[in-house]
Amino acid sequence: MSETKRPALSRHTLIETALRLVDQVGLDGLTVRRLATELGVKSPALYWHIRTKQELLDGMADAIILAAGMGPPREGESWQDWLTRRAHAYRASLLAHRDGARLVANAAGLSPATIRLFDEELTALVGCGFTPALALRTISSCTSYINGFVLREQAERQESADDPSQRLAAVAALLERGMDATFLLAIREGGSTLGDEAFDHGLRTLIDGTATALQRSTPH
Amino acid sequence: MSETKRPALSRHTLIETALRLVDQVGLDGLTVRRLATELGVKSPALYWHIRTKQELLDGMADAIILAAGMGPPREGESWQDWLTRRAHAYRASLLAHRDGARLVANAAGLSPATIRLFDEELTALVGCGFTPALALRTISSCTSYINGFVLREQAERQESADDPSQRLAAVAALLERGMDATFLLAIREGGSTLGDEAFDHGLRTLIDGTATALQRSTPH
DNA sequence: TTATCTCCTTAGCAGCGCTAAGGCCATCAT
DNA sequence: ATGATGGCCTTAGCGCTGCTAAGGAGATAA
Repeated sequence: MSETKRPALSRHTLIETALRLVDQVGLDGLTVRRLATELGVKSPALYWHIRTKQELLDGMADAIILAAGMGPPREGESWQDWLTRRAHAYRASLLAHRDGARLVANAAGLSPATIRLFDEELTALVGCGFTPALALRTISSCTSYINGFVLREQAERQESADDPSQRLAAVAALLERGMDATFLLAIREGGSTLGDEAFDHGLRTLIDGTATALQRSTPH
Repeated sequence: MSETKRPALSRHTLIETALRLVDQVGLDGLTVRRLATELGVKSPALYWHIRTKQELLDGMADAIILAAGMGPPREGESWQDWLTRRAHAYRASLLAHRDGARLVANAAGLSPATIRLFDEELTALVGCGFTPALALRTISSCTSYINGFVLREQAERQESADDPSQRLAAVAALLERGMDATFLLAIREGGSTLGDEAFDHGLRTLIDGTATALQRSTPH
């Protein structure tokens, strides 16, 4: 009697709650039972709204991608600026949730809405002088890079949360062997392999290379 | 009596057998019990040689990376040729085992041997005129790209093994909506997002961009 | 012969994704 | 008003997982 009646669950509620939960417990700690408890319900209840746990994970991945708010370039925006902005938005969206990159990388398929957005982006690139094939490969390469980058970024983050001294220990082992350890030198020089600056460097490299490819495909 | 006595297990045997097993059953099908059966032993026996399953997975990932046979460039090899050869070897090594990219992406840390190789590569790049920081970021960007690429490649492969018509269905949905579907156009034009050609395109883009960055850092 | 160390076994715990069967409750046709 | 229907949840439990505790067989060393 004292309990106010819980509003009915929905696929959308499951996904949103799961995304909130994964920030607390991580992807490995996200179980169907745990999510059910969070929703004030027993675990089999969830299977009325989703068929399998994988379907839930796919939904979470799609929500992350959609939350990036990507899409075709703005008025008067060069393709370089647009690709950069798009990449930043996508990475931010992956970083917005713990294990976000793993979630997206392991997802099976994307929703029609996401695919449609993707197609609009290709069309926009073609409008900038890209051939359709070059547009596809450009977006595809950027996606591969971003996924790979954030994947390592988040893996390292969790790793150092477990044992903060581990990374330095590996470098120290190098030093003890008497090697010159260019690696250490590079880090001293300000070149971490993680974080915004490293990401931007790789992204800029990719875009510079794309400019070269674009010139090759349309000589004049 | 008729059973010849099995030679004792070892960490190395476990890893090698696990790599053979994962090709048959996939990463999700690789369980400690299954591996134990494959080795003619009961499952707790494995825990004499490894502490956790994760340690086994890390060992498998390290074996995959080491099998690529990377290392500093050959005599008279340009850094472009070397980076290309290195990337191909790495990708081939990931593709050599089912779920190889997932295995490497989820691995916690690398062995000292792998880190040492990595440092040698950095030193070689510095010998080519790179600053230590640029060398680190170049290798790092390439690694992110390759990991991300092969990850999608192998995910898609497994997905289409489950349901061969799924990919085309998504594209067909686009067409039914009456969109121009640049995506379809791009694929017709020969631009798949998977396979050797797509990989080489992205790699070349990355290397072209690196050449630009190298010029910027050493103007003359 | 006795003690020790290595490598494996048997037994079992807590937790996982998921299913079968049934109950409660609102809606709707009679 | 009553009986039927269907949506949404519960209880019970299956077969599996990674992993641990405790002990036993066999080689080696004292």
